[in-house]
Amino acid sequence: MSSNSQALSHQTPARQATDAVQTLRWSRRKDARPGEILAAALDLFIERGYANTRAEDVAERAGISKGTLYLYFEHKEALFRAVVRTNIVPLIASSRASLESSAASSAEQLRGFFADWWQQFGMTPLAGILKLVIAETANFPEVTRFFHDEVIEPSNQVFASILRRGIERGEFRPIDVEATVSVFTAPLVLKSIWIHSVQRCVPLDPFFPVERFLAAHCDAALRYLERDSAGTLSEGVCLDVLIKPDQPSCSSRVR
Amino acid sequence: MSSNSQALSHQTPARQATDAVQTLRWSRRKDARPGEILAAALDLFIERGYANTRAEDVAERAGISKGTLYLYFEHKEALFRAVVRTNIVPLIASSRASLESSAASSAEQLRGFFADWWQQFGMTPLAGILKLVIAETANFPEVTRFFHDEVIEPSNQVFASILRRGIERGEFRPIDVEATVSVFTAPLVLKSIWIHSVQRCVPLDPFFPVERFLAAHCDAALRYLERDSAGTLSEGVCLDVLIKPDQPSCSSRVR
DNA sequence: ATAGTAAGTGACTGCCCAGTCAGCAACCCC
DNA sequence: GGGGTTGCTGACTGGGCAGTCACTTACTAT
Repeated sequence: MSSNSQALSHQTPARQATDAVQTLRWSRRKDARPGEILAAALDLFIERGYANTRAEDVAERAGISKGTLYLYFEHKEALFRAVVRTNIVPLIASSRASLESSAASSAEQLRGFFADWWQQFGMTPLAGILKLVIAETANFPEVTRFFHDEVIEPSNQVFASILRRGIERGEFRPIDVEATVSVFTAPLVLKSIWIHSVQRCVPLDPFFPVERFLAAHCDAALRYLERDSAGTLSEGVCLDVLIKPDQPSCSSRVR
Repeated sequence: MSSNSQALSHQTPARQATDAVQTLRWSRRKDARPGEILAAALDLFIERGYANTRAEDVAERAGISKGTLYLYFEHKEALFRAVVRTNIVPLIASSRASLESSAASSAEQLRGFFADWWQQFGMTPLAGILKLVIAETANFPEVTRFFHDEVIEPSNQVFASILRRGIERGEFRPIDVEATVSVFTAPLVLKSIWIHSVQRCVPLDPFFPVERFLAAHCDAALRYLERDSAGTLSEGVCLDVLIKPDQPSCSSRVR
């Protein structure tokens, strides 16, 4: 209130009053803020990437000022981590649920797995996080590690367990489980990444909708696993070496 | 040797002359510079990403000063574009060469295609460019478009033509060519990206070498294409709709 | 009412880095 | 050997942005 404090003052006393925007600006909503900030940050990070998103942009989209953002998150980096974590955690829970307990045929289980994966992940904005994590690997290796451990690996394990069950029950032929998981998750994973990168610049051929892709993918996986094919073209691999139901040699690994 | 000659004064009259470093610094090599700069930039962009690579870092690695860099490249952006272009162009040429002219069986051609792809691209630093382009899509959409048109699309065309030949000759069963290309390039493409992202943070299981992956991938593709499998698990797809030698119904669609 | 506290603000600071430019060093040619 | 040309240098500038903080406003407890 000292005399010269008015020098900078932008607040003519007559009009400081109850402007709707102003009211909304100053509203105190401690509980709601973090969620709103995270949502805003998710959108912007996916849209523009981490480096090109300014803290102020996030704040603006969340309807707050930059200062407030830093009330809730220590760094921009902390914000990034929180975005990844909070969006990923519920996914992990839901994925564990759909596992187990199914009495369906292994082929049906696999179809279900692919369908779920696409519906609950590939199609959704979460796929944007995947792309984001990959793009920012160099900046945030721990985030990548976290993502790998908490999302990728668990998902692969579900897939692998379906394969193992199928093999045990004689519904699938014995194959290299790890390699198969790697090969047949790739199309879905890459498609998810693609949507948030290349397809932004080169719109997908309208005559090649995702459905055709998904159908071919599912079909390819099941054909690869079916027991009674003649195998005229492919030679198969040295299964006694590659298949490892109980991982005999691996258990001795340290670290 | 001499005690104080090491002081900051770099210009003791006696020794100003033929200091090796100094000579190298000022050496005038107009022709060699661009290549050296591009090589340095390639390394750093792949290692740290575009945003985190400072012009000065590139200059330093190329053995020049920042000013010199800007003598050869207008912007940092121009440098990025040049890195992508110059590294990609020879690839295009070589890929066209290996096409055509082969009298091998279609299965052999496909095996060759996969092997070549991996050896000439996936395994090499070029895969780093792929990852880079994807990571920087938001910043450089034109580069992504360029990469798509000049690298991805042509490569897919080669794959597709092998498939079509195989189908025509009765070596492969009739399938949705586009979808198959998409599904079976994905594992290789994703693996390439993976090497430059996730695997930096989470080293690959030493008991799961790439070879196992490549074998399973190749095997899966050929099994998917073989003619005489019984098809007990997979139902196939409505081929009359999906395969499109001449796109009967699609041509009428608008948009 | 009113004092105290907690949420919110945005101008400001300091750092980083892309891009510049005046000058310097090598090379060339007479 | 000296003058002209060209390649090269690095200190400097300007802009952008992460993060801060003195201040403002809302709410609450008495």
